Amino acid sequence: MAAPTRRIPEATVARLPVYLRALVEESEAKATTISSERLAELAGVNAAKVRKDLSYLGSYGTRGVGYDLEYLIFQMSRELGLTHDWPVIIVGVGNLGSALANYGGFRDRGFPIAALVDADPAKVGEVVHGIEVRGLDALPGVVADLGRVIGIIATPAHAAQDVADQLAAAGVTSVLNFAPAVIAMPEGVSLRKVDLAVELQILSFYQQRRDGGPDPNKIDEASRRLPPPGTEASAAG
Amino acid sequence: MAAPTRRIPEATVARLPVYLRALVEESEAKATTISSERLAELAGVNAAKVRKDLSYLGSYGTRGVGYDLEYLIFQMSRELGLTHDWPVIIVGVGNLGSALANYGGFRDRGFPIAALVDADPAKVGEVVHGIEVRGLDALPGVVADLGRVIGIIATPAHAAQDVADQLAAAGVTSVLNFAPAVIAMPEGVSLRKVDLAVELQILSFYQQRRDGGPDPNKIDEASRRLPPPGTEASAAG
DNA sequence: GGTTGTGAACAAATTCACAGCG
DNA sequence: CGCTGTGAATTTGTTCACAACC
Repeated sequence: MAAPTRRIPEATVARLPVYLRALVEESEAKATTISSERLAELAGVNAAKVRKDLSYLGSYGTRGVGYDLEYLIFQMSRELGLTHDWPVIIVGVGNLGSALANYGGFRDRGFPIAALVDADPAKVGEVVHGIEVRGLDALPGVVADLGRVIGIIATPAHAAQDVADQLAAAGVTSVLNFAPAVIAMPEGVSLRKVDLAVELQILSFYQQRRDGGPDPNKIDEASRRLPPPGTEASAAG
Repeated sequence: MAAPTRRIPEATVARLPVYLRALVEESEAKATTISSERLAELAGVNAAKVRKDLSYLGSYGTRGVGYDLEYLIFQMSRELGLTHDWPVIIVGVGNLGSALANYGGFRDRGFPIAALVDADPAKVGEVVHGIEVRGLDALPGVVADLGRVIGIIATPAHAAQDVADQLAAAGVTSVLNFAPAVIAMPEGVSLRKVDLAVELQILSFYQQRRDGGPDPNKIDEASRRLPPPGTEASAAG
């Protein structure tokens, strides 16, 4: 019946958008074909990985020549579901939310901001990026109007799970979470997260390693102040 | 001589900040110990992974009891290099850059915005988030003043590599790139990237899969319009 | 009894290396 | 001859399952 849906590894899926961007750039630079080696260079990976990744999409290359740029761009866009725009709803119009609303990078890549929602009555009615902020209760109606959308959570951490639940209830099945909180979603909803502070903390780890690692002197000093596990711990009570 | 520096897997390092956040929350909720099971729940992973990850830091738990919260928080902070603040320099004070500057989440987690830099002379002198924007040429001096810093690239894609080079030249060895571009850095510089549009494109892929995958009809239709590889391709000349 | 810490089994992802084809 | 496509080898990451220990 249906074609035997190829199973594309997650790691590969995460790289496809990067390849696509590189392909489009190369195409704008008037090239018509591209080798795995060149694409690897543009995408910051190695050529074997490029070939393996592209092979999951199908055999779209030509041995001895490379990949036809236009053709590969089209196939990849189709595979990624980028042949049409995806409206985006941003929930939480604080610092980060309004910044994201104003950030042009979304619309440019086919993700127009279609609605802004905030729980704070004081924010409802405000106009950000030319869009009037609506209350949380408007979610179901907005989603019904727009159809397939992507929800962005840009609230404070404590509100994130509640917003996530409401997005799910309204029928949103793709969510990007910027709140610094782990949230749960029902089966069938894709969830990705971007945690800005976490990225900095990861950098901190490696920076510190280069600086000589955690200072061992501090271990001893600290062990004297903090109860190592197994020692009597609770004091208040 | 030096302690046999444990090698902590990358995947584990990326989860440590999430654990740490959960631990701090639990600690604020007045708990004194935590089990791997509970931590797993808060961090959105499974308990075996938590135990394996924590074991790379050392044997800080107590069998039959769990982990002492304060002690684990301290050890983890130390390992991550979070026992002191890391000043952050944001390069590129456009939409995204100024949003990041205003986003409180950085300072709160120990990453105060210490300087703003922009190549555009029109922006230099502007005050954003209480900080005066300086020219790109101020980088070396600023870095020298601040010592170990984290550089954030929030420029348009076309400027990203040049900015990266200037950060490296100024001695910055930890960089977070928000520009939608792949950039190269010399050995010894940690680079992480956050590409907002890429995240949306990944969500688009999975959404489309749920909607039934790429429409096979479109393949045929398209194949007639676009030259499959191997066919005569160049037309203009 | 309860929970950690960890070898061993398993799974995913990456890289190698070369046959196959244009 | 050049470059893709892909099995096989390797490395990295995850999960299992249980001995060790409090």
